[in-house]
Amino acid sequence: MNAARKKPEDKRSSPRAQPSQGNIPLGPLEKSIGYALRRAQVAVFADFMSHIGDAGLRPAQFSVLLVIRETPGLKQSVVADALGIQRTNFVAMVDELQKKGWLDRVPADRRSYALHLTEAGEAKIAEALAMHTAIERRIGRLLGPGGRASLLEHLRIIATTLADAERDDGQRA
Amino acid sequence: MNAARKKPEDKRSSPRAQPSQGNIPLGPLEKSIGYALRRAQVAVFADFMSHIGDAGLRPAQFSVLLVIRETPGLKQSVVADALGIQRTNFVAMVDELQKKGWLDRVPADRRSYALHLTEAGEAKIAEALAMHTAIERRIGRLLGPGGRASLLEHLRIIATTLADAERDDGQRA
DNA sequence: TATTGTTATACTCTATAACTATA
DNA sequence: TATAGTTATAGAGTATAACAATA
Repeated sequence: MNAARKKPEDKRSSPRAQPSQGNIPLGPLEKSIGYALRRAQVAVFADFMSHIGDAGLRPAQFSVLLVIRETPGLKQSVVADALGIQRTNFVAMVDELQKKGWLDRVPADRRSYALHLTEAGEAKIAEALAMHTAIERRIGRLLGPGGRASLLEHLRIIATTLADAERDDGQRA
Repeated sequence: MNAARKKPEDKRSSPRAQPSQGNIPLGPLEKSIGYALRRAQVAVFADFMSHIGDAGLRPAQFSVLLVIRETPGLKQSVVADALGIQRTNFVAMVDELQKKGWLDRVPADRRSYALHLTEAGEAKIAEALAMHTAIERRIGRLLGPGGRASLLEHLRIIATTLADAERDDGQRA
């Protein structure tokens, strides 16, 4: 996912890219929700990176700062759990955000930390959120007024229903 | 993405998981198309892995076999490009599928290969496709008749429009 | 005893640079 | 000169196991 990196190669000297390769049929993939979800998600994240990534802020980090901004003082494990990140992988993320000066670990008791944004973190997330809002509005224009709400609802249904099913499978096993 | 792996820990001895942690508000993330896309995509891939992953077939590999089944004899780089995979990363994928006996490299000229499914590959993809179809139908039931088609169209618009914008950015740079 | 944070580790996915052989 | 496949490498993301300190 690094659409922000330079693209030094931009030859495309010939008008058509490939010989005899108009559009390769993807078969059942073309009607697959899973595949369409992946392609759309990749595109949106690349778009995010090209607009916000220059600030050194990746999507996952953006989500962390937003949650802490919404509720300052949350414990590491609570933030990680809310975002579906394992606490073991969350350690390095907080380390990095702290090293960048956007976030502080404030001791809550002697084994846990309360997470708070620094002033720099508040400024950074405000700036990133403004660009994120612009991106979302652009998507809204693409899909039409009801389209965006409809899409959000469909995605919510899929995420919650399938995630619950996974959890049930785990319990049954 | 490894939902198929065992889940040995299933304690949940206490009725509620966390103290004072009902539902953490995610703020603007709750209305974010990008975040909703990610959560839905993760859920669908986990669902895929829990049903098809036991066969040792991951989503990306599934997509490769499907494309080759649809059009046997395609070159490596054409398949990779059609799926948005860089040809440099595609080499190991083909190696692995070939090692599993699902796919063959047939020399086309002296620098390129035509990809074909083996008999075992045909059987494997037929089996996986049946399960994939069942998964897709389940999503169809979740979203209602028009919902699934609407979702597919929205995802297609997002993927194509944003991907094109990225390409234009690259050209302008 | 259960929770919290942590380290170590490994595997997948993705990205770039550079190379060989061939068209 | 451009294309096809390849290798090497690096950075993210995500998964599990095991541990110390604390509640």
